[in-house]
Amino acid sequence: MADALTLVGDRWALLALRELGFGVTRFTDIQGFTGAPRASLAARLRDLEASGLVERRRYSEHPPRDEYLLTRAGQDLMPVIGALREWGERYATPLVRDHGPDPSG
Amino acid sequence: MADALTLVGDRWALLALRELGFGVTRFTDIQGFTGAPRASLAARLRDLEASGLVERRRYSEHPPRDEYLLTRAGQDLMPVIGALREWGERYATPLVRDHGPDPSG
DNA sequence: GACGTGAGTTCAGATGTCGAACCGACTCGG
DNA sequence: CCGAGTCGGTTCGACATCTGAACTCACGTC
Repeated sequence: MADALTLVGDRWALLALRELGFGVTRFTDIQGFTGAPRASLAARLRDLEASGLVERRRYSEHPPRDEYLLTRAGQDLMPVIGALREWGERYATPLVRDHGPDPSG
Repeated sequence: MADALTLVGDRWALLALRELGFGVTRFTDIQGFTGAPRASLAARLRDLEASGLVERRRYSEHPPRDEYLLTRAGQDLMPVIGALREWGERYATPLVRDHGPDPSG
């Protein structure tokens, strides 16, 4: 569990993974949909790549352009992310609406 | 999803919730099992209480002593945490062993 | 050349984390 | 009574990380 959280115990990483699971692959799209600051997203994607959850693939040489794809390990995290989303819809959204905590990382 | 992560998108919060799910209720025990720094744990527990995932209950007046219990919303997060644990055992532990990223929070 | 896009990088300030020390409210035994 | 110990935190300074805004690079298009 602690190992899992070492890799994905981070808001932006999980949100990025969710977008990748939807089939989004471009940096700007992931960034736009998640709202992550660009530096944070770049760092998280690098971590996820280093961790083997995500692979980076060149889709254009001129100009050089990369896209991001889930590995097997990344794909197998999707049911967890789906479950978290469902829980969130049921509980977290109402709780945040009412009187959630300050947005904290 | 983003709302869910506002509440639980934090390593120590998730680890604390896992212990609460096991039935651990005392501050010192949660802290010991999770390895969270005391100040971080205190802050996370306060957030979780404010968010309605955890409730605090006085179990001793002299000296004043509180324990922490999961609410319904907190309990319904346990399957998600369980799924994350299973994923972690299958993928994260080997990945971290091989060449995971720097431990980042 | 000017302009626009995508994919980042940089940076100063803000915020968070952490280890170690500390503190309060006790209880217990000498 | 006093000292030692437990529990449940709090405090603080040093350090780490995050963030918004600006910037840069490598192009392609007009």
